[in-house]
Amino acid sequence: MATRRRDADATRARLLRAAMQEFARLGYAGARGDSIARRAHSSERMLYYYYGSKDGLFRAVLESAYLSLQKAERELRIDHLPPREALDEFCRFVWRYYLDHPEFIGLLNSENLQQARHLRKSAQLAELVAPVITLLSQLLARGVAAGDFRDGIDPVELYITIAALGYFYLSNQYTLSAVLGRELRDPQHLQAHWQVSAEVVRCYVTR
Amino acid sequence: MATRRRDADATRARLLRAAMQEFARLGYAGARGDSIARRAHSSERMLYYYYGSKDGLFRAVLESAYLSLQKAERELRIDHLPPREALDEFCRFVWRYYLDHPEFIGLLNSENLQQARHLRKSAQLAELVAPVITLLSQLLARGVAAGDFRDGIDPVELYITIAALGYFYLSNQYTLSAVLGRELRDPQHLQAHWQVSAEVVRCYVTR
Amino acid sequence: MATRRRDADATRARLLRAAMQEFARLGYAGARGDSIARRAHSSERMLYYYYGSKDGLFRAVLESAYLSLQKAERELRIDHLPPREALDEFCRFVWRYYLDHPEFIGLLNSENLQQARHLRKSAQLAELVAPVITLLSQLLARGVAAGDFRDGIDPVELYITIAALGYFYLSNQYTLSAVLGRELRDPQHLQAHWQVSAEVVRCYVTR
Amino acid sequence: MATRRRDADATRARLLRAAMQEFARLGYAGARGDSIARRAHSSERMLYYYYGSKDGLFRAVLESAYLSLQKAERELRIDHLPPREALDEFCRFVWRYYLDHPEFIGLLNSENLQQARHLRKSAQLAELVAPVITLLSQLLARGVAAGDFRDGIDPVELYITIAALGYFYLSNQYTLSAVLGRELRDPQHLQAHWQVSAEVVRCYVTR
DNA sequence: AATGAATGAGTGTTCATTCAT
DNA sequence: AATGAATGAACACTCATTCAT
Repeated sequence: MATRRRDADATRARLLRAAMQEFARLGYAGARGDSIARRAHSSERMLYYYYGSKDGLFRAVLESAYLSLQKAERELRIDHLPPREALDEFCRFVWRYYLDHPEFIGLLNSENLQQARHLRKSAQLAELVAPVITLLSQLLARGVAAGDFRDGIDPVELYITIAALGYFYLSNQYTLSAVLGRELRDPQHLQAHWQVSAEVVRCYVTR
Repeated sequence: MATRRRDADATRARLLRAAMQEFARLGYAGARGDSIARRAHSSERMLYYYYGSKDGLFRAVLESAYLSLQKAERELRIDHLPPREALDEFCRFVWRYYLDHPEFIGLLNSENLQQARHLRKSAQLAELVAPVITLLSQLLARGVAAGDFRDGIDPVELYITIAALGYFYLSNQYTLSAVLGRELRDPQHLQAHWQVSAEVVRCYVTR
Repeated sequence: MATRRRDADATRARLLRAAMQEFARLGYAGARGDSIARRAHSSERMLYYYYGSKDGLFRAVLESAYLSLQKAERELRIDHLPPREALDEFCRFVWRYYLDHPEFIGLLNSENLQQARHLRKSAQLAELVAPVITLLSQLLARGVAAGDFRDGIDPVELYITIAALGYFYLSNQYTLSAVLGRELRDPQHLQAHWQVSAEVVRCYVTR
Repeated sequence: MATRRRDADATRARLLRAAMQEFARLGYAGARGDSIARRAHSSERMLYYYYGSKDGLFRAVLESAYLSLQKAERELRIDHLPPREALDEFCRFVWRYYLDHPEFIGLLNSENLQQARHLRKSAQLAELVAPVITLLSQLLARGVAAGDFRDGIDPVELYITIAALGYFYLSNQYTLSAVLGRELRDPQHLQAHWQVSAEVVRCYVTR
């Protein structure tokens, strides 16, 4: 029983991981069931056995991706740092997360192409980012109190700004590289961009 | 004869426009030939007659989209304005362009999902954004000379920053709205974002 | 132990009943194992556990249906009635049986579409209707002896005639209603048909 | 063009004929697209090219079957015969039609299993049998006027009676043969049944 | 006695594309 | 210049059934 159980879970997990890679690389419409199954060393049949449909599989992948992000956000500790350093740390965290999770970006690209139709259906994913907004709120308040940050900054807009600077660079690196004639994925440019981003946010927030 | 020629051109144009809408909304993989043909009041056969393949059609659409952007960029006049105002005007231009051309964002999303495979094949699209980088370069130089802007800012990174703030907000509005619990497409939030973006850039560039 | 046994029997019975409904409504080919299992509040696995295969299940259903009919036929008492009344009563019995057992008609329709392949395999169903033919034989003899019925009527053909008039009306009511523009299932038409049928048989048999 | 056109029509026709055989033998649910295509020496793809869906194909088959029946009914000439002979001729016609068109019976069996869902959707098949009812109406009137037939017979019920006697015998011959222990398809029994049927109708109608 | 996990072979349908005029 | 006919390969998904405990 235990073995069976573990095998089942393992199969489920392999399918989910394979699906995440495939969806991230090819988008929802471009991904193929049999390719996912093969990649997971399972069968297309099992995919439907566990996830019911392509939509169901995509939703499961999306939920898993968001849950991972949320977990990482929860583990982020910045409240013990001085405001300026905390802000830097937060920016670094967001940037690194995108950098280390390229599938996340591919997934979101595809989901936004479809106007978030899966996300909106997922009960599990209601109020997910709230924690990170709260975190930024508190950070801003601390910074203002310390005289470091200027007043009146909207934490949601601040979050969008930070996310935009990292996400866009990575998500659009292919067309940008072609069109700007600069290989954005080269380490020195990655490094440079991260520094510029941090500086941009710093300039905006600090007085 | 001339009429026949005109009809042919009209059909080509209708197909291209229909394809742009379809590709932008559904991505390359999600778009369907017969749906494009129907939307263009033409036939799938004509599509292949004029554009050879789905890839060829997508490339044509992409080229057309970039050409439109380039045209708009060329028509942008900011060299007569004082540096600070010119920068604001540039930011406004980028933001408005994305806002007024949602298909452009859909197209780029899909193309980046595919790692720019069409763009890289298109001879026509080499050195496309160069003009806008030159423009920013000159603007930065003018601003530094006038004592308004700080020195050492990379025009490419500045362009990416400005583009990121507008593009990400619009491209990811669907997942962000779901996850932040804020309807990003509402006029007041669009307005607020544009102002924050301009302020972010201003803070970064001016000394 | 006894309880367990009873549960098992109950599950078997629920599966059989669900299968009968499903097969009758959708035919053999159209019926789905999982739908039957769900309808029986059991699992597809149990279905195979108890009945071995879809064919086995259909055969069981068919046997059950014929056994029910046979039982009803055995309980039919007409030998104490005068011949004419007995004939009427027999017609009434056949008509009512079809009317009260629509699944029986659906089942037979499907089985005949398949040229009775299940029925021919079922050992249990050999010489099943014999009793009813015997019954008619005796009735005819009595009627002839009494001077009520004409001589030389084949009991098998008489049975087919009586069955045809009821079965066809009900089994083909859907296409007939569409094509004749008369709702055959309406009570007044059902009633009228039963009277016509009885009259048709009476005219044929009596001298 | 003409050749192409003729080929297209030929392909359509081959598919339709193959489908009719397959649907009649296996029912709607049991019929397989690829089997139909193979039987028509065409491809499954062409089937969808011409008929859109399995439902569309079935509907086309059904329409074709009813149209054939209607054509045959229109060609039936009985108004020049004396009433009794005309009635006999009509019975003979119905019986022969069923006998010569076993696919018609298979098709109707399947369609009735599905409660005529295709028939009800078909605009083309509204008021189809009307002519035959009119024919019977006139015949009954003639017979009554001639003093041959009794009064008050409903032509619709008469039609159902005649149809039932032929249809049921052929449609249910498989289960009946198994259960009655008589091979109904044997020529002598077919012949006998036809005579009994005609006699049954005659007895009912004539005074 | 009972059942969750697994599966090979289809199932209806659609895909992008080419043939032949 | 333009188009109806045709197609092979794939598509998401389901079928009846068996394995292994």
